[in-house]
Formats: sequence, C-alpha cells, structure tokens
Amino acid sequence: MVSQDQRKAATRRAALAAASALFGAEGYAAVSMDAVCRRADIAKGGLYHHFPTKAALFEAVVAHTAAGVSAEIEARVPQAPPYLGALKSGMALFFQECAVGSARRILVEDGPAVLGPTRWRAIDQASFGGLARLALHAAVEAGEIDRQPVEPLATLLLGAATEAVLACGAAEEYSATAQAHLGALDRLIDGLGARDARGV
Amino acid sequence: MVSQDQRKAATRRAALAAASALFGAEGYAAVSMDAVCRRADIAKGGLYHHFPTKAALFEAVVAHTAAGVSAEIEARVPQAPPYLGALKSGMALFFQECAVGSARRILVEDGPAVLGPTRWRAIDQASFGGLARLALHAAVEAGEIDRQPVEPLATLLLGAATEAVLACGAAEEYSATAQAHLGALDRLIDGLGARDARGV
DNA sequence: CCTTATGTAGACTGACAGTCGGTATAGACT
DNA sequence: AGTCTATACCGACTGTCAGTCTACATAAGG
Repeated sequence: MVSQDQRKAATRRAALAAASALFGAEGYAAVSMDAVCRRADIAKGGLYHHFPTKAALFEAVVAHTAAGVSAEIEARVPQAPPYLGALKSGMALFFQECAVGSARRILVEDGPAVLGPTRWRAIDQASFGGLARLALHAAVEAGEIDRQPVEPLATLLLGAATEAVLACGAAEEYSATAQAHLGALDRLIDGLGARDARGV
Repeated sequence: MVSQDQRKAATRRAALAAASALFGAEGYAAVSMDAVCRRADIAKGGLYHHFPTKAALFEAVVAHTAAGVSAEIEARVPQAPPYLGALKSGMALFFQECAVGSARRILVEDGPAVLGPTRWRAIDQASFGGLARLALHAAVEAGEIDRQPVEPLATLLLGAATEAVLACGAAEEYSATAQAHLGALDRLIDGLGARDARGV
C-alpha cells in the first residue's frame, strides 16, 4: 500500500530526473515532452498533471540544478577573510561546475532564454547571485573594496563568468582557454581592491 | 522589366525587414514563418528559397542588427587615448543601443541561445568583440593596462555588459538601475589600470 | 462498501517548420 | 523574332510537437 503522497513524489522525481538528463544532453528545443514521458515511464497526462507546460518542467529542472551547484559552492568555499579570495574561488568553482556536463546546457545556454529575463533572475538571485552578493558585501564591510552598490557588481561578475563558460565550451583547447579566462576573471576581481589601500 | 537580381534583392530585403520587426517585438519562438510571410507579403516557398531554415533567417537578422549597432559604436567612439576611456564609452554605448527596442530581444535574449555558442561567437567576434579587443590591445600597447591576454578579457567584459542589459531590462526603475550598472562597469574597467602605474 | 478526490492514461487537436510539384519570368542562344 | 533554360516564386501538403479531453484507477472518508 503506497500513499498518494508517496506516489506523487515518486512520479515527480522520475519526471524531473528524466527531464534533467534529456535537457542536459540535448537542449530544451530538441527534447519533446513525449521523450520525457518515455524515459520516465509516465503517460503524458501524468506529466502534465505535475507540470502545466514544457517551460514549467524546464524551470523546475533549472531550479533544481542551480540549487545543487550553488550548494556545492557554498559548501566548498570558506566564508572567511579574505572575502575577495573567497569570491575568486567561488567564481572558479562556479565556472568548473557549469563548464562540464549538463549544467552548462541547462544553466548557461538554455536557461536564460527559455525562462525569460524575469523568471531567470529570480532563480539566479536565489542561488549564485545571492552567494556573490554576500561575498561582495562582506568584502565591503571588511574594507577590502570600496563601499559601493553591491548588487550591480555581483550581476556583472556573474555575467562575465557565464560568458567565460560559454567561450570555453566552444573552444577546442579547453584547458588552456579555461586557464586564460579564469586568470582574466581573477584580475578583474583583484582590480576591485580598495582605492584607499593603494592611495589613489 | 525588373532584373532578377533586383527582384531577388527586394524580396530578401522585405523578408529581412519583416523578420527583424517581428523577432524584435515578439521574440524568436513566438514568431512563425507564416507570420513573416504575411508581413513581407511573400509566399512560404519564396521565403524558404532565400533562407533554408527559420534559424538561418534569424541568423541573418542577428548579423544585420549586430553590424548596425557596432557600426554606430565605431562611428561615435574616438579611437584615441585614453583607450580605457574609449572602452568605457564604447561599453556604455553598447549598453544603450542594446537596452532599448528590438536590439535587446534579438542580440541579448534570443541570439546566443538560438544560434548556439559557436555561431553566436562568430558574429559577436566580428562586431562588438572585435571592437573591445581592439581597444584593449591599444590600451596594452599604450601602457594603460598590464600586458596580458586580451581576448579573454574582452569576452568577460562583453559578458558583463550583456548581463547588465538583461538586468536593466527586467528592472522597474530603468534609469536608476542603468546608472548603477554602468557605474559598476566603469569601476571594473578602471580596476584594470596598470599595476606599474600604481606601484603594486 | 460506496463516494469523492486525486492521480493516471493515451487518443485527439491545432499550430508550426519544412517540403514538393508546379508556374512565371529574365536572360541566353540561335 | 522564337525557343530554351535557369532561377525566383507559389501554396497545398506532411510529420511532429505542445497541450487538451475524456475515460479509468486508486486512496481516503462516510
């Protein structure tokens, strides 16, 4: 005897897992809802019972993936001074997580375009954006960088890192390209170092 | 008597203009090829005679739009020292051009995702990417910034600017948000200033 | 048990990208 | 001139896909 809640949760999990694998491997446009049904061993009606549209299903996948990646980052990056250093390693980790496997496709390539700017930013802010903002805020408080609006800066840095992932994904020589971009990103962050500390 | 070349060119222009308006207003996914045909007053066969797929039509629109924007930037930004200043005003101009109207939809939201990283980068490199790379190269030669790989840096800055456009597009208070992001972008670029000049 | 709510199932519909056989016209070659 | 060929253009047709609808199964409440 299986309770309804358990059935429901199991179905949802199966759908999410199947969708995640397919979207990650082939991209949003190339995956049909029927394919998700087949892979999850669920009928169409069942799938639509949980997710009203294909975009909603994709959004759930995006949210799940983003939560996973940002949890990984949060767990592995120390929240201690120097905060600018923490920011750098967090960015590097973000880069690594997104560069490989299905995360790139889901989070970097399809995510923003499919969900649209508004929905995307909601998820983004709740995960990586929040982490970056936190680190920058701490850096400001610790006097590592000038006092300044933190949110736009976090947005910019995330955009830069995202573009780096994209550029490396398209490159032939992955590791060299990745090194170059990570180096450039580090320099960009280092440049934020407080003017006061340099007497400018 | 109208020559074939003229007919061909006229049809192509009409298709491109119609597609540009529709894609810009409603986004790639929401525009059907039939709608483009209606608007351009062309039959489906004719449209497909010029553009083999919907994506190809969109790519032509993207290329045309990108060329227009980057020509505008090139014309209005002086190619003279200080090159970092030129880079900043170029970025600001890119931001302005992309933030308003159909360019945002075409170049920032749909472009990368629809064309895929490889095709996108080809167009990007030929327009904005090229300009940014040029400015950075000049800045390096003039000693305004440290000698370093210029291409990754250009990629990162463009990514940051693109993300800024997206963030401002979604914001309610446009002008304040735009100011904040432009300020942050300027600080990021300023931070690149050569270490030597600061004795670090 | 019987009813109702909740979840499942797959055939069906409308819309869309892309195709295919056909037509008309510009230019080449007698 | 006339004829021929290549190319621009046309629009009905096809296959596929997102999303709907109706019929059915199972768990909780009277």
